[in-house]
Amino acid sequence: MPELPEVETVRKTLKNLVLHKTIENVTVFWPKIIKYPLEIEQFIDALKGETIVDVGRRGKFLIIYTNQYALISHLRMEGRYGLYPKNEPFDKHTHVIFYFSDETELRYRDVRKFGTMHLYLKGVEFNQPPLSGLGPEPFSDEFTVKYLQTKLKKTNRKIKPALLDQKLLVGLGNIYVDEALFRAGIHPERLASSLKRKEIALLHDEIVATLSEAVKMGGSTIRSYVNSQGEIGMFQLELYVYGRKGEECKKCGRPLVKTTVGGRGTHYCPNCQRIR
DNA sequence: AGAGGTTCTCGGGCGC
DNA sequence: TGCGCCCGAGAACCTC
Repeated sequence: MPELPEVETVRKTLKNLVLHKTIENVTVFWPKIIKYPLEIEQFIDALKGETIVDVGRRGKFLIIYTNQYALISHLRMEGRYGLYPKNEPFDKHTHVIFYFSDETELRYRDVRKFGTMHLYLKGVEFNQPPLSGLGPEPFSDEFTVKYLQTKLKKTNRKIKPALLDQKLLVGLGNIYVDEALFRAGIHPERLASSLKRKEIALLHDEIVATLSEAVKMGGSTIRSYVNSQGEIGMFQLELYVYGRKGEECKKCGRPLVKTTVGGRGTHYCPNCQRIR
């Protein structure tokens, strides 16, 4: 579900909801979500009495900071957070509840149960999985044309799976990778190492522009995404190719196609994005 | 019925 | 042969 623009929107809305709240207790209904510490009791005990001091993001990971800890949360396909009054019933897809000292609680819901949480003492979180080894943020100075060129040159993968690799660059998922490739006029099955300097420069700029525009629109809602305040995104209205199979290309008018690349559904315009 | 916005693990292939 | 890296396939789970 969420790629960088959606996670960034969740970060902002979640921060508004939970900043300065103190966790009194935690219930975990589906223990497999908690990846670290290995013992669920340690996870729960550590958070008792902690106050939320910030909500950050690294790639597609949310980071909920308390006095002492960093809670790393990945929403995967369908994870979502919401603040509820204590007396409101919760459904079978609610897997973790953080009870606050006021009359509210933060609930983590995840229909597919793919999401993950890691809890570390603050300061070491970036040196541990799952944050260790991640590539640069697309909006950082580190993500330059030169960097992208160097990385793409030395891989044998197709460009789409290469860009989806969070070790190369964080934030792109199936929607935005298709969008960025279309906007740069690059076929998703091109070998990454075959891209010319000029194409890489354009691709770099379109990755940044696409993600940036999507953040401004609160992300894309395709079927289930909502932010922590239950609001949908608006960037789906701006999409060029994702989910538009058979519809007219907004640039050339020819029908868009959908194939599978690297095991992922892939949308593109056969006219605007040529193999070579 | 199979695909869906994600990423981890596993095993094969290849090079040193 | 052994090791390590790279890459693709499959798995984790539920809904429509």
